[in-house]
This record gives sequence, C-alpha cells and structure tokens, in this order.
Amino acid sequence: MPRSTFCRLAPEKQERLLEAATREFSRRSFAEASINQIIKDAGIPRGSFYMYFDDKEDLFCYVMSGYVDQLLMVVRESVLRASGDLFQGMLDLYDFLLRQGPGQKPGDMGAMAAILACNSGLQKNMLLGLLDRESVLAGLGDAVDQDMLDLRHDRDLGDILASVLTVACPLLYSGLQGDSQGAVRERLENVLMLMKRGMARDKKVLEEQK
Amino acid sequence: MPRSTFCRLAPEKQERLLEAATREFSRRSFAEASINQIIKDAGIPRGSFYMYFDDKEDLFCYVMSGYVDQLLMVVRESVLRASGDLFQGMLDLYDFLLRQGPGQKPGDMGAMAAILACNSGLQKNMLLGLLDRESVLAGLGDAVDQDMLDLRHDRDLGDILASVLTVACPLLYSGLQGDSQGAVRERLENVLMLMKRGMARDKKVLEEQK
DNA sequence: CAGTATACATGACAGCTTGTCATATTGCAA
DNA sequence: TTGCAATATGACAAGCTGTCATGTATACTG
Repeated sequence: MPRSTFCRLAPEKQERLLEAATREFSRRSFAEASINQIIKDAGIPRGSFYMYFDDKEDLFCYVMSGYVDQLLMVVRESVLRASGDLFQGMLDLYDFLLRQGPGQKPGDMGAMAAILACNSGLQKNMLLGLLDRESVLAGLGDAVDQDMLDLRHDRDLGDILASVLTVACPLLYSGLQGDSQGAVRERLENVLMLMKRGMARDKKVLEEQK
Repeated sequence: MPRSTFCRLAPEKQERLLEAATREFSRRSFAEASINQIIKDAGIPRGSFYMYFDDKEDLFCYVMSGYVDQLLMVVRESVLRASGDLFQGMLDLYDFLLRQGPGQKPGDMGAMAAILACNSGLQKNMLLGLLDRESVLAGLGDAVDQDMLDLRHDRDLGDILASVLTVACPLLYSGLQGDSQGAVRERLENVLMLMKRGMARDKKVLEEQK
C-alpha cells in the first residue's frame, strides 16, 4: 500500500512515478529492478520516494494491483462477450492477451504483459498472489451465467472462479513467455474442459455418495 | 542449476552450504536473504560461492528443488495410502504438512514449510513454478488409480495432475501462513470436490456436445 | 622427474543499493 | 505574524553483489 502522502500527491507526479516504475519493471525482473533508476527517471528525490512507499515491493504491488484491476475488467468483458460462459471467456482472454503481446505504453494490458514476461523466475506466478478471492467474486460474480454452473453451496461460485483463474494463470504466463503458444492454448482448452466436465469417472456413483 | 564445480565438491562442504542456505531462507524472505550471511555461516569464501552458483536465485532454486523432490514423494505416499485416490491424497497431504508445521532442522518437509512461510510476499506461489509437468507425471502417474479418473485423451492424466496441484498449492500456502486453517481446509476440500464432479451444470448436454 | 595445463580457491575491490535522518521548506490555522 | 504539522530533500552509513588477479592443487605428458 502506498502511504497516504502519495495519495495526496499531485496526480501529475503520481503518474510520472508510476510510468517510470512500469518502464523499469518491464525492462528488468523485480529482483533486478532498481529504485534508483525509477526515481531518476521520474525525477523524484530519494527521500521523497520513501515518503510514498515502504520499499520496492510496496511500489511493485501497487503498480501491479492497478493492472490486476484492469485485468479483472478485461476478464469480465470476455465472459460477458461469451454470454456468461466462464470457460469460453477465459479462453478468449488468453487469445486477447497474446494477440496484444507485451507492449510498451504504460497503463494498458500490454504493459502488464511485459512486466509478467520479465518475471519468469521466482516471481512467475505472482499474479495469483495479487488476485484475491473477494475482488474476483465482486468483479466476475455477476458476469458469469450461473445457470451454466453446477452450484450447490454458497461458496461454490467463489471457489469455481478462484480455481479457474488459478489454473489459467500459469498457462497465461507460459503463453506470454512464448512457450509454443499453440500447445499452451490446447492445454488451457483441455484443462478448462476437464474442470467443466469433472475429473472423476463414474459420476453416477459420485453423485450417490453425496 | 549449480555449476559443475559444486557437484564435484566434497559432500561435507555441499551440505554445509545447503544447510546455511536453508537456515537463511527460513529466516528471511528471498528478497531479504543475504548471500553474505549464508557464506559466513557456511564458512565459505565469497569467490568460491560464485564458483558454485550463478547468484542467490540459482542457489535458492537448487535448495527448493531438493525439497520439491521430497514433496513429490510425500504426495506420492499420500496418494498410495489413499488407495490411489488423488483427491483424498491431496487432502491428506495438506493435513500432513500442517501437522508437521514449520520446522527448523534443514532437510525435511518442516524446513520447506518454514521457507514457504517466510515468503508470503511476491514469491508466494513460487512452488508452482518449480513443479514441472514432467516430474509430476513421473512421480505421481503410477501412484494414482487411473480407473477412478475420467481419462479420454493421453494428455488428460498430466493435465489433471497439474491442475489439481496448481489449485492445491495456493491453499497450502494459506494453511502454512496460519490463515484460519479450518476454513482453508474446507475450501481445499470443496475445490477438490468441484474438480472431481465437474463445474458445469447439466453434464448430459455437455457430454452430447462432444 | 620436470614441465605444463587445467581446475579450483580466495579475499580485496569497485560500484551499486538501500533506508534513514537532520535539515529545509511549505501550507495552513489561529 | 507566529506556530504547528506535513512534506521535501539529498547526503550518508551500512550493506550488498559480482569480478578478478593471484595463489594453490591436481593431473597429465614427455
């Protein structure tokens, strides 16, 4: 979380900092990225930076949380365009993000893709850590057609959304990394199918067990 | 990957380094961990360290890969004990790891749990990045009772194993973090059930579509 | 045996990083 | 104007990393 001081800052200055951060984080992995570089680029003195953020991770999370919000909106739109079909929506999202490709202009999904592509090491699946159950539910809950889902408990919708995103995220990374995108897409498609139809054989027996 | 020089090293020295690394990585997050501390603790000169590993991440991945191998064996045993029921096995694994709790002695699952518990920030889901499809398949493929699974293509077994682990990992983290473990366990249980039985309503229709 | 090549060990070093802090400045309220 | 709180700033100490020149051991060769 940025300090309150940052929020009271002139929007122009805020943006300069965020853009510089996005540039740096798109160029080098989180570990390699340098606060020095960012503040130099943004023209902000060192002391001020620590007035606004705790440290590099704080800034990084703030930057990413903005992109994550956008991402959730994009997912939402994908799902809506797919008439509420969550699974088709995720597949469309994959296509969208890969068509987009890692871009430069800070602020859009291309920039996020670039940041993700830069962090193929230990930070690989950081997106998962930033997607919290509540905002996912809030962002997508009413976009999906719940009649298409087998919901039996209150928690089921949240659990389904979370699971589907969790499974899709690593495949999104693979795709952005350039790992033969055709194969990755097929895997995503198959995994979504498996989650839709269920992985256990003999559903009858399974149903009766309940 | 460690350099070949490291592999040719006296096992005693190797262990000293790995133990020191485990100690440091259990105390501080990856970002905070210091190579200086590790080599001081292990009594290894700076220059030598860079003879053995590229950098901190290289060492970290090597340490973790050892634990990941162990983890796969533990999962395997859980599944076997559950008579090949992959889903029950994962639930048992969760119970096992949480009963174990973050421990100190380098080398066992407790140490791994401690390292994971230390990395609740951006590295949160690093385990996922270290679990590669092939070793998962090799380690678990023959332990699960495939008659219990609805396998229709060659790739299905691999995709199911990968998906189940992918979904379980973040919940393992939550549990190790101490996020009200009862609730997390229930969520894991429910998510596994959803994956077993399928998330789409009206399986009949879904089947016919195929 | 001497000679040479190859691998490994070592610690000093340059260059960079980070977070803090004392001081200066600003904005606002009384 | 005066006083108080918030903010700005850059110099600094402390620490970190990766490299490299030099030293040592091991192995092979003629």
